[in-house]
Amino acid sequence: MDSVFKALSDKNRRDILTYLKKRDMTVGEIKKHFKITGASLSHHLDILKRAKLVTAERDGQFIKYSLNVSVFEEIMKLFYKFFK
Amino acid sequence: MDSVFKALSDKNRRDILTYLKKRDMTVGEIKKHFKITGASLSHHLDILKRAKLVTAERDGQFIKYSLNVSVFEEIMKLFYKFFK
DNA sequence: ATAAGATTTAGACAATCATCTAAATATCTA
DNA sequence: TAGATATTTAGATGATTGTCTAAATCTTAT
Repeated sequence: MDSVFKALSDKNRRDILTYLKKRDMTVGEIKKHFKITGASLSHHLDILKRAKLVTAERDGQFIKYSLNVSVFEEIMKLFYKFFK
Repeated sequence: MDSVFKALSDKNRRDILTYLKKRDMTVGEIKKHFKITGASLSHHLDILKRAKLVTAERDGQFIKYSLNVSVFEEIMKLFYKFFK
């Protein structure tokens, strides 16, 4: 749970999640929306992946990132419990 | 919104909120549950206050901290919107 | 096989952060 | 008023973090 809150504490990472909410995207597609280097983006994606907020799957030359919906629902429940 | 996520990214601060969920508490009462110094605790309370997650009110010699319920509801909505 | 493109890994750096000790401020009690 | 208790502020320190450049890895196309 700590890794989730940590992951959400950065604006760039929250924005990445917002983009992925709309559709799956490759790193390159995500990158277009940010003005950080690929290395930095990769680092953020790694943190999101470790928090299980996203999943990654290689698609040929590209790597496609997706929201991990089931974990999102789990988190939503925990948030509700935490705040209610 | 950034200050809220930042505030929630620390375990000690989340624990403080959990205690305050049960009842209002003075700094000293909160302090009993943690093994950090009063100065550190004060710093965490300041971060929670700035994120508007708690309010503080002096009660004589003591200062009583409370959950800021209305802001919590606001945040809950934003979370829902964010995750849905 | 070689080159080009996509992404990650390694290593470095400055900024932020959680924590501490010591000192300051505020309130209560004798 | 003086001393005791509660809390915050100031300043320092080591750890963590977000970012970068350079190099490595993996895949596709020529």
